[in-house]
Amino acid sequence: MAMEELEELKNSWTYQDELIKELLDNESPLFFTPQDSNSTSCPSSTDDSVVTKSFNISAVSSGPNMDDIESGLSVTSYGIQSHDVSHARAFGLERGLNLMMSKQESTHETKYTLRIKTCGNGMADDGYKWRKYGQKSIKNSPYPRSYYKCTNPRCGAKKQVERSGDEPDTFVITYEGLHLHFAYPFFTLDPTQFLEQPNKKPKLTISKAQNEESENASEVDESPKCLNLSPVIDFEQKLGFGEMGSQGLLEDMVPLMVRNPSMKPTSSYSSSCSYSSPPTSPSFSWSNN
DNA sequence: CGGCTTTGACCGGCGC
DNA sequence: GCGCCGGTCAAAGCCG
Repeated sequence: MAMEELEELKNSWTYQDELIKELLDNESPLFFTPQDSNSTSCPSSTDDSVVTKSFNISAVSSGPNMDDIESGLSVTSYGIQSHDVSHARAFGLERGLNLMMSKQESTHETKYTLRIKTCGNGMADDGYKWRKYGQKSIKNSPYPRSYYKCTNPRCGAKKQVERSGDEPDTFVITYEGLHLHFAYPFFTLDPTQFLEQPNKKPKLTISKAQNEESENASEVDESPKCLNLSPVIDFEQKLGFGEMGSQGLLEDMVPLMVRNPSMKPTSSYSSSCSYSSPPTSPSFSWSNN
């Protein structure tokens, strides 16, 4: 992809970019910063000298933030390697567009390769719940590669996790596909296009997905004080998604606690956050031999 | 018992 | 055509 196209993309999607910023910037009123959380940093980050930068709560709950990516990770797009955050963001937007409009350009794939040094006991997480579906030993590498899919039925995101051969304490995580449910609110497409979005998994029927949505909704109803949906609803209404209901939008990818700093992560993290990962995150569950 | 991981089989792409 | 390799599938086993 030519850089001019990137610039054009960045310029033409300023509104979506603003929304991305809302999600990624610590200043966003919708998200609280690690300082606000006061108890959620990586427990071993202070005694582990090799930590490049451990994921803070925003990374744990909504994916790595741009600071993390900028400081310790690289973004690769088929040969294009860049530490330019705005480019990474633009790639993300582009990826979302590619997913949403895959009928137009199905062959242009973009992958994101993150190199992350282990965080003490290996605990790290990108905030999504993944299901491992395979593991293969890789030629010329002493370490196997694990394959994960996002468990969200509306999301076809995948990732591969493997140890770096020359840096055993470094994990190489290759994300393939932006979390589609993450991208929903950012694109003002005709709502009928969502009915045709190609990435839904065939194993789950629509009714099942709707069941899950209603389960999520009941979760919200049962614990109203852990959630403040008004900004999200406002987003949807502004973007014209009001008639779509609340299905699968921002609340899918932002764990409930993120949107309410008053929550106590230790007491409600595992029980109320449908997209928090268990303590034994599959991403980094390998033993250290 | 349901959800998840493990792991060998299977399949397709690619190079020789 | 054949073999290698990476990605996916699915049955079996594990675990809470």
